[in-house]
Amino acid sequence: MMVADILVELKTKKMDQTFTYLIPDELKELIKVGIRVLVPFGHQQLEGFVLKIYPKEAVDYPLKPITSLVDQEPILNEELWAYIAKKTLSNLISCYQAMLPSALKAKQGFLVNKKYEIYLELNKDTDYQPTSDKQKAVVAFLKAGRQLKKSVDLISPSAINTLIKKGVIFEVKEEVYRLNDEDVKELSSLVLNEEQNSVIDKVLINLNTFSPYLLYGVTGSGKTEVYMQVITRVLSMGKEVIVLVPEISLTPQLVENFKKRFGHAIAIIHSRLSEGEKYDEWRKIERKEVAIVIGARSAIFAPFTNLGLIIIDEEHSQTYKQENNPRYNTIDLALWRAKRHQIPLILGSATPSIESYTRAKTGAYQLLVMENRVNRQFPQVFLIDMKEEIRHNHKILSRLLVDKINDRLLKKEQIILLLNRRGYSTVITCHNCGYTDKCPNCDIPLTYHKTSSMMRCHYCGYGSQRLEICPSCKSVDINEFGMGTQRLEEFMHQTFPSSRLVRMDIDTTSKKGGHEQIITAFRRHEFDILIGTQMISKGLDFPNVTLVGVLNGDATLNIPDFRSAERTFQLLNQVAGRAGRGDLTGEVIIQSYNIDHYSILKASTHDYVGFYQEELKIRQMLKYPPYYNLCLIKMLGKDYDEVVSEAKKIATYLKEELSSDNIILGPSSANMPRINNVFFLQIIIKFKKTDSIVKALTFINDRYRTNNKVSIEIDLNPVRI
DNA sequence: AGCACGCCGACT
DNA sequence: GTCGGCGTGCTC
Repeated sequence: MMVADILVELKTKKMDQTFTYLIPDELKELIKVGIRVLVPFGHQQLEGFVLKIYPKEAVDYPLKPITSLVDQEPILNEELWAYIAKKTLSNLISCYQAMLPSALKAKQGFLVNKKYEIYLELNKDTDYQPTSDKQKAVVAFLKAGRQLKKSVDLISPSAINTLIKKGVIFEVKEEVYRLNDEDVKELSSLVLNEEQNSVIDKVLINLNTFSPYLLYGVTGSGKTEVYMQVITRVLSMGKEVIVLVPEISLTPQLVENFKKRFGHAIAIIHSRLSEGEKYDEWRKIERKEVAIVIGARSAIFAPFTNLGLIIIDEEHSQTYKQENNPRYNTIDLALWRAKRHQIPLILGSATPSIESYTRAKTGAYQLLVMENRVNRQFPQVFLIDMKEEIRHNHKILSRLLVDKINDRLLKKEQIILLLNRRGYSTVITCHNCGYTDKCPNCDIPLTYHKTSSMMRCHYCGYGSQRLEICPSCKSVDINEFGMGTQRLEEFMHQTFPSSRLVRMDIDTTSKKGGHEQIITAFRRHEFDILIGTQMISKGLDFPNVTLVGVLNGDATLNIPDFRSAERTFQLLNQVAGRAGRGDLTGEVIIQSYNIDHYSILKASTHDYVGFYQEELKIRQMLKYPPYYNLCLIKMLGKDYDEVVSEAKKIATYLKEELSSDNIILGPSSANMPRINNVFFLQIIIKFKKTDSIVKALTFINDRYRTNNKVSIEIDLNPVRI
């Protein structure tokens, strides 16, 4: 007799254990590790996941038998979910669920997701003579050997039903997919430059070994073409490819290019697909009907069995980190799968994350460099000191930017204006000189807390009085200054009354297809000026745009996060890459209160390596990644005092348990100290060795699993604090 | 998550 | 004397 360990689908944190069930004789041959089953659990029938099969002798307590199977074949063939659980300290069930498209997750216990088309076929063993014209038509049609869908409404269902009843024809059900791409394969014969060829060659020699690469290629250096060349080779070996992009709706061009090159061998997975569509794309992968998957984060779970290559484009993007449980980092998982399949992983970016570039420098990744733009020049970048402009009463647009806008409007060329969301509303900035109050310990902007009227550091808890006079310029004009895109749009209308403006931000794109509509309209030159937030900076090609203005180049520096300089550099670099992608050369104007900051200076000279070196010094000085790892522990509960006292207990425990080379900060109030009457506190740990930390964290995790007043969330290596 | 078991207040 | 409040704990 055999038994099986089953991971039961219970939606509670408290459960993270398996239960053992008897395998009944009739299921003996069908049960496999990795399939889902139905089991009796208490008074209910629940879905579970088979983890292990072994002889009954090992168990000495009474067992219930497995009720039935949900799948015929294993649904997840890799133990990646166990790795996720280990890496993120989350429970097994949530990890295993994270890997499935939600349509496959346990609902009422049955699957309703396949879509069928019903075809009619002729039964050759009958000699029934059709009685009506309609019936005759149907039979004749089928006798001619043509395919007939039941859903065609030219034929009345009653005629068909009669024929079925008489046994003349029968129904054949066939699974169909909701999304079906027309084959747009079109082989382009592109001539590659030397850099591209050299990069491709380096990857091609290692197709059968675990080999992670960081492809650092400036914007416009032709990374997509490199990807496609390598993919072509991998496909020719009969292997499969996963391509990850930050957010598919922001990279329509990459998707288009892939469709053109590879036709319909591609499955595309993204968040805007319906559940049914996602399920179908998943099925295409399972059934080996596609060999390439393009998708956001979760596409790393694509159930390929003969994987040959993984590509992560824009590897520095924050979207690769899942922000709720399990808080996995897609790059970690990609490394795991690449290692398991002994294949290359290409991480591509024009602005690699500090961590990734460090790994490339230290040899963990092989560094591939593409420094030249294909057929074009870098745009010229002008840095404008807004402190100076304000003295001339130009608060929003600098004089140079106004001139250039007028010039482009005359020439019928297009303009993009980027307005970073001005600071966090709670960050206090001097209106006059741009000074922001920072924590002396963490170099992070202090956050204003209205309730206590205090400035606080969210990392270490440092507090000080709200500034009344700017220590830098003695101005009293210190405020939660903010100008949104909406106000800018108004201002632009007044200043350039004859120009056609369009605004793109969360408000204007939330409507159905708003995003694509605005982009298409702008590309067709229905508008002269596009005003938008960060979302316009990503992967869009507008040949006629020759001027990009960044209104608050330093705004993202004020976000209280140690990565704010890195983000600022990435954003500005990306934006600068927007100008002059066509035949016309572009110009970029960056306005800032803070033109001396290295992230802005280095972005203006397109100097990634220079930025990297500056940033690295600061990371080392202040003990941030890559020198130290970070862990964020959030404690939350409805009873504030309770949360505070538990948070203190946790901090004390950590200080006692961990050696002194670990730095424990807090508890301090979280970025959002209260959401929906739930209070949040946080502790940050800076550490070097993961093992002892994981041990302590696991202990805390287990302990609070049963505490229903205070719960904790652990984020190892958070991307945002 | 359900659902039982269990030990304290207001009711036919 | 009971009915029922939801706190605690178990489910192979």
